[in-house]
Amino acid sequence: MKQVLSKLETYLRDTLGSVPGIRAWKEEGHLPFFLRDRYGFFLLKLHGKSLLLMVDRSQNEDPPAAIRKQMELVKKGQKEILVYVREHITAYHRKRLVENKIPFVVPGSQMYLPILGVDFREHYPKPRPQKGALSPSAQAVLIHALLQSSEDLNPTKLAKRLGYSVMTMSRAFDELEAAELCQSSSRGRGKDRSLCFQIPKQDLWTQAEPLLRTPVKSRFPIHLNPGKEPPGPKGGLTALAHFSMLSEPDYLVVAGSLGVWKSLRQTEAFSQAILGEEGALMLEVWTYAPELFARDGWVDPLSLYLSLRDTKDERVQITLEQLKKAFPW
DNA sequence: TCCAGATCGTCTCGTGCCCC
DNA sequence: GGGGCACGAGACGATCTGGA
Repeated sequence: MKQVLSKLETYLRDTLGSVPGIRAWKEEGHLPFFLRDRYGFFLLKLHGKSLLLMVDRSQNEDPPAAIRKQMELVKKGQKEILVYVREHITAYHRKRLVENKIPFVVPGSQMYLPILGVDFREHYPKPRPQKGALSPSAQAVLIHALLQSSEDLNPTKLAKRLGYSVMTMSRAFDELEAAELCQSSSRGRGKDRSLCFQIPKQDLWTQAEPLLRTPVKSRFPIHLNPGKEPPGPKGGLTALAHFSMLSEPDYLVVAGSLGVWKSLRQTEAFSQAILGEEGALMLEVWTYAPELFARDGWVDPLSLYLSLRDTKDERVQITLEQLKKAFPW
């Protein structure tokens, strides 16, 4: 909190000239506990007006509609102008705060105080992603490194190889670095960035596994029209049976990317089915293209494991443990 | 050595899709 | 309808490259 206030003072001094001291607001006792817990309250005189600063302590950014409601609760009976203060605000939330005419300050970069006629919208740095579940593109980069190549990779090469834009690869690198799964090096800012996985693949997998998600976005039982080939490699229980001694399911499971699913819908190349009907297959729509890592018409074992990891069936869980032991490292 | 164009990564915003 | 997520487009800045 001290750090934010000091940054705020410096920012106001640099942008508006003189700034008297910021002092604690002593009347917060009547506020609900959740507001006192979440915010620090401070008074500030600026251009002859009294401002009441609500300094957001939370790691999580509330939607602007929620902030407006919280400000309404604080505002009851106060004559000061309420100003929302937060160290980082995403572009999306900033836009909506302005649309909602909510005065706010992001110390060091942003200020919107319409009542004082102040509207500084400057460049502001995007906070580095927090350590959390990886996005599909970051997961695809990691799986590429685990299965195909972990040599130094740069965003442009990987974008071509995996079918993403360079910018998406740049973001994926940020995520993998934030998750401490790799290091990226660059000569100077942003130039010639390359990603390097320095730990053995088995350790990398162990470290990454909690951050990985199922690639399956949704599943649809379908009948393909006559003459149509399955639109992707075999996955799900069909692939698990192929990689193990598990008996095959009654239906074929096929994995395809979102693009494949869209093109199937556009060309009306299928009809809805009920599992168990003759010729019905289960189409899994994946968040990344399964064919990127597929071999001989089967999805890769890592993605397969992730796609079935949450299955309750005990036989499947036992087989997945066996599959894990056969991973290629 | 200088400089202009090329290359590459980042920043910010917009869009489409989905969920609640 | 509001909000979140994933990703692309365009603009921009830093650095590289090669010719004068």
